[in-house]
Amino acid sequence: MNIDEQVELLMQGTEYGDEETKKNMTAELRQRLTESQKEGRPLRVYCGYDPTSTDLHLGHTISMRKLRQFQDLGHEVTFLIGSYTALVGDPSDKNKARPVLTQEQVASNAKTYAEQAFRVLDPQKTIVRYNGEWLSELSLLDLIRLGQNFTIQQFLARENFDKRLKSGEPVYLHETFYALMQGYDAVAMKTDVQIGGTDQLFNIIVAGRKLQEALGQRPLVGVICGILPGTDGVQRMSKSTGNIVPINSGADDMYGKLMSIPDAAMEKFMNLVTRWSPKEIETLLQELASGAMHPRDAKMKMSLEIVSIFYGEEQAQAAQEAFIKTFQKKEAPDELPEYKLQDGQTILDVILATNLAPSKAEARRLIEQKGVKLDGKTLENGAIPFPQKGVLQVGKRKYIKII
RNA sequence: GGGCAGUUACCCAAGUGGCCAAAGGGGACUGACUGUAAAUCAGUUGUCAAUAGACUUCGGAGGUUCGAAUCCUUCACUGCCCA
Repeated sequence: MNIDEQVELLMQGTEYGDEETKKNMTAELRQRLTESQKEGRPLRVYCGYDPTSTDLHLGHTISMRKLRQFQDLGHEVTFLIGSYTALVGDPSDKNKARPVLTQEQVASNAKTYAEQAFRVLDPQKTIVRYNGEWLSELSLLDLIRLGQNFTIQQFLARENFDKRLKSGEPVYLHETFYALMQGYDAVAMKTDVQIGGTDQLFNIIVAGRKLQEALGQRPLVGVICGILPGTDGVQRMSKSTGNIVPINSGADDMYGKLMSIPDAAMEKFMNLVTRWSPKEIETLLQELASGAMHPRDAKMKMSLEIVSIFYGEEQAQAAQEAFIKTFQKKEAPDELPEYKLQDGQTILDVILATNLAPSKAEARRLIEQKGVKLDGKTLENGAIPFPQKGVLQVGKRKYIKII
């Protein structure tokens, strides 16, 4: 791959919110790649992850995909675990205080995090580090010195602080430290390239670069990945919004969730999570626009590709077939969770016991709304004893086999 | 530290003594239509109970009252202004 192609690939799916910044970063990246090639020195690339939760979803993997691209081009990739920053809580995407994690929680979260990350990254070529390594060494004086490089105004101008300020929500002093800590990570690792989402723009482009410069290093290149929308296609994918595509919930589930995203969001998913090149995506989008390809088929292709990344070709194929059977031919899936019927249970009892509804009132409502079927027959009354064994369907996508 | 305002269900937000399980919007869920898409239409959205109804909920605790989300006291939290 020549430098131009490399730049195109690495800048795929990036978003800077500002053309000028994008141009500058692109130019700097090209510069670095050229130098790296000439000197035979791989670039030091990193992305940080705060191990605040254990369930990774597709949104988390965007930056990992990007790391992988650098990895494949022979650069040195560090998977940085924000063991220390996790204690502060990034103000970038939250409006509620995060619980303080214990050392044990951080350690165990970090472990599952890394496991899931290695479905995308090459474990052989990945360096794993913890930022507690250097952040815990900083003294108060050090922190103050770091703070001398920034003005309050710079922070106030930052969109998410500004927004909270205007709407009367609290902005805590410690939240400003987060950017300093992250910036210091870049310094401590003598970073050439840092990867992050658009919510990290400030931390990376402002904090990281500035601190490196102040401490006599060459400022890093920020590769800012676009934000992946959730299954609703609009809002950012996040656990609290409830629109995530989890990585660990199985190939069938992932395939199904991907098929349910709105068409309009497909392009983002292609750009951000598939292994496809910019050219391949371009071609596909053109076929889509010209009507040569049905949007559903494009989405199936995309879902197959994404599931393959995490579960391999074979399982992805199986997931696709299961999907066709269940949803396009409307047959019950082959493999279902099973539930053993107990004596004297009513239909309502069974729905509740199998967690298909959170309460009896909810179960009753679903029945009234004709959302409950047994072997394809709509059930009308939930209070009667469960009629016979069979496949119970609640809503569009919840099935369970009653034995 | 002083003054003022606020805290309502998943979120935003109305409600200022009984007609309040609490308007409206968003979200979510169900059904119709579809491509498990979007858009649209109809409905549901505290818990328990077959129904009648009962119980729990308007930041926490206590009080006034036949009756409190609404009034009083106190505690906690947040914002604004002043220092």
